[in-house]
Amino acid sequence: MSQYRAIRGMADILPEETPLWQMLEQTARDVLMAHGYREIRTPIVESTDLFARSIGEVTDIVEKEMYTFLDRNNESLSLRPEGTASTVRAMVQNGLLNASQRVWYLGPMFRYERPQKGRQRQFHQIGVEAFGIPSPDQDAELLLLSRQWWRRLGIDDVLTLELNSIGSSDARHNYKAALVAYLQQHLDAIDDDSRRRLTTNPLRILDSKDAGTQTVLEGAPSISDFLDDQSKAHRDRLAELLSRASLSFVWNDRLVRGLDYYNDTVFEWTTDQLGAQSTVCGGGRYDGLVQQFGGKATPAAGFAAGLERLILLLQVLELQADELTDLYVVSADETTLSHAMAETDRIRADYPGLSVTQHLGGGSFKSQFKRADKSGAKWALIFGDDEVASGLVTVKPMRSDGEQQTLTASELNKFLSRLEQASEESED
RNA sequence: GUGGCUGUAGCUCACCAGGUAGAGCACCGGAUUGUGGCUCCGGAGGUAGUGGGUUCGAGACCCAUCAGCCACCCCA
Repeated sequence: MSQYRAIRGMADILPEETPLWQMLEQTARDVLMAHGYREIRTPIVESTDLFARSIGEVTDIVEKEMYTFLDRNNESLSLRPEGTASTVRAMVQNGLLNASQRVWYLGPMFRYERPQKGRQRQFHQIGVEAFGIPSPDQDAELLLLSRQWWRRLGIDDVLTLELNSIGSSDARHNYKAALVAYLQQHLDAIDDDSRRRLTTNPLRILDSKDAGTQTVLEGAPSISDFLDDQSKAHRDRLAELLSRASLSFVWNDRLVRGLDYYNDTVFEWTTDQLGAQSTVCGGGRYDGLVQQFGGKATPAAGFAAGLERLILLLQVLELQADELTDLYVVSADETTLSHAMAETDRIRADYPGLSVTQHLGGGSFKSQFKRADKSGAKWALIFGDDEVASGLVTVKPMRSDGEQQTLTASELNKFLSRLEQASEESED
C-alpha cells in the first residue's frame, strides 16, 4: 500500500490502457478533420461566474458539483465542469464569430460527484461545437458526424440516438407551468425527489427513475404540444434530413438536459451496455449562449462525448488497439551493447516508421529473449560477439516459425525497408 | 449528500469456534555457460487499508475512519 493515492474519483490511465485511448482519440481526430472541424484548446480553469451563468445557477452542476476555489487574488475560479462555456467565451473574446465556425476540443473536465461506473470526478470529453448556422442541417451534420465516429470505432450497433425538441424558452416556460399544474394533482403518487424538484427544476422530473412517478408521467402533458411553428418546422426538417441519411433515432419527449442553455434540438446517444450511466454522448442547440456572453447573436449547436464511457464500451465489446513493437534489440555484453546502441540509433533515424526497443541493463540471452517475447516484438535483432566481430547482425522471427538469419549490412537495410513498409500498411 | 457491498502478496482470491498467513497468475533465477513461447525446479514479495475496542490472544468479533465498487441524486 503506497503512502499516496490518487484523489478520489481521479483515475490513472495506465500504459496498458493508453493504446485504446489513443485509438479512440485518433479516430475522433480523423472523423473531425474529415468534416472540416478544427481544434481549439482553452484553459482548464475559468472564472466561476462563467460557468454559473451559462450552465445555470440552479443546476446541480453549479450548485454542488464544481471544484471552486479562491486564487491568491481572492478571485473565485473553477475547474471546468464542461467545455461549451469556455469554448464560447474563447470564440467571443477572440472575435472569431464574424463567420461561421466549426471547432472541437478534447480534455479533462471536473465534477465533484460520488464516483460510480462510468463516472469520475476527473473525466474526459471530446466536444464539438458549430457556430453561425441556425438551420437544422447543422444539427444533422453533428449527428451524422458522431455516427461516423461510432462506425469507425465499431460501436454503432450498440448505440441508440434519442432526440427531442425542447423549443424556445417561452415554450419551455409554458410547458413547465402545465407540467407543474398536472403533477400537483398527483402529489401523493410521485416520489420525494420529484416533489422537491417541482419547485426547483420541474423538467428533471421527466426522467425520474421512480416507477410510481413514471406512471403518473404517462398522463402528463408533452413538450411537443407547446412548440411554436418555427420549432416544429426545425424539428421536422431535422427528422427528414436524418431519415434521408438513414440515421434512425427515437423521439423521446421526456429527454431534457441538465444545462440551461439548450433550445430546440436536444439529443443523447445511449447504450444498454454500461449499467446506470447509459449516456455516452449528449448535446443540442444553444442559440442564445453567445449573445449571453456578450457576443453578437450567433446560433450554435454542439455535443460532448464522455471518453471514459466510450472506453468502457470498447472494453465491453472487447475491441482492442494494437501495440506495435517491431524490433527488440539484444546484445551479448558491454562491448556488443555499445555497438548495438549506436546501430539501433541509426535504424531509428533511417526507418522512422519502425518501433524499436533495445534491451538495456545486460543479462543473459535467455532473459533478453524472454523480454523480447513479452514485448510483443515481431523480430529480435541479435548483436552477439560473432555478429559484431564480422560486421553482421542476426534477425530472429518471434511471431512466426521461420529460421533466424544472419545478414550483412545491406541485407539488413533491405529487411528493414520491407518491414517498415509492411508496418505502415497494417496501420491503415 | 444518501444507501448497499467490499478492503489479506503486483493481480484474482483462499484459510479461520478468534491461537501471530497460503494458492494460482505475474515477477526474478536455474534446468539449456549465444536464443523466448511449453514443462519442471527454486527464489523474492504481506506491520492482513488505518486507528481504537473486546480478549490471555484478532486478519478474523465490535466501533470509527479512509478507500474501492455498485446504485440513488445528477450527468459525459
